[in-house]
Amino acid sequence: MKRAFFERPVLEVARDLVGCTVRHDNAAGVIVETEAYHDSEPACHAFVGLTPRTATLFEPPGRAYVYRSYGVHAMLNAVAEPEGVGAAVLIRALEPVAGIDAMRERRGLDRLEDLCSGPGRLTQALGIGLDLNGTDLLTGPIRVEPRAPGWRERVLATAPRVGITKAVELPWRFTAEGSRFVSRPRPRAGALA
DNA sequence: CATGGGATTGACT
DNA sequence: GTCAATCCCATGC
Repeated sequence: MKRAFFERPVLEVARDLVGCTVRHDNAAGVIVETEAYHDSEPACHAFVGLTPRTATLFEPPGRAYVYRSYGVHAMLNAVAEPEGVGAAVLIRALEPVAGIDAMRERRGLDRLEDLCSGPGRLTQALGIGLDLNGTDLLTGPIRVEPRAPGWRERVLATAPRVGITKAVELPWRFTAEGSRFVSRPRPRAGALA
C-alpha cells in the first residue's frame, strides 16, 4: 500500500479499501465493509476539533486511529486525507483469510461469519487493542495490503452509516454486495456505488 | 469536579 | 425485540 492511497478524499479511500487486506499478529482478513468520517460533518469525532481524543485523526494519512467504543470495544480506523484534515475510514467487517484458529480462540466462537462481522468483533479477532492507536498502517504492527486480483470487479453497495445519531442521512457506508461477512444491519440490495 | 453520551455486542424475554 | 456492560473524554458549572 502506498502513502498516497490514504492521502485522498476519504470517500474514495473508503470505497477503495473494500477488497484490501488487514493483517495483524498472524491473522488477516479482506475488508468487506467500511464507513467514511470527515471533520466537516457532526458524526465524526474530529468535528469538535483537535482534542486529546481526536489528535490521531489530524495526523498524517495511513495511520491507525483506534478508540474505545461504549467503554468496551476497540474500533479500527485508517486515517485519510492530508495531515491537518480530521478524516478516517472505519473498518467495519472482514472476511477471514488467515489465522482463523487464532481468531476463533480470541473470539471464543467457531462460526466463520461471527469472527469479524462487526467493528468491535474484528479488532478482537485480530488482537488489535487501544495501544496501537497512532501506529502506521504501512510499516507498523497492523498492515493494510492492496486488493488481490479479482476484487476490482466486486460490486459495492452504499448505505447510511450504522449506530450514529448525527448526519444520519449521508450514505457513507460501503459494503461488498452479497458478502455474508458484512455486519448487521445488512443493507438492502439496489443502492449501488 | 460532575455528568452524559457514545462509530457495539451478546445475553436474555 | 429489549437492555445492560463499561470507561474515556468533552462539556458545563
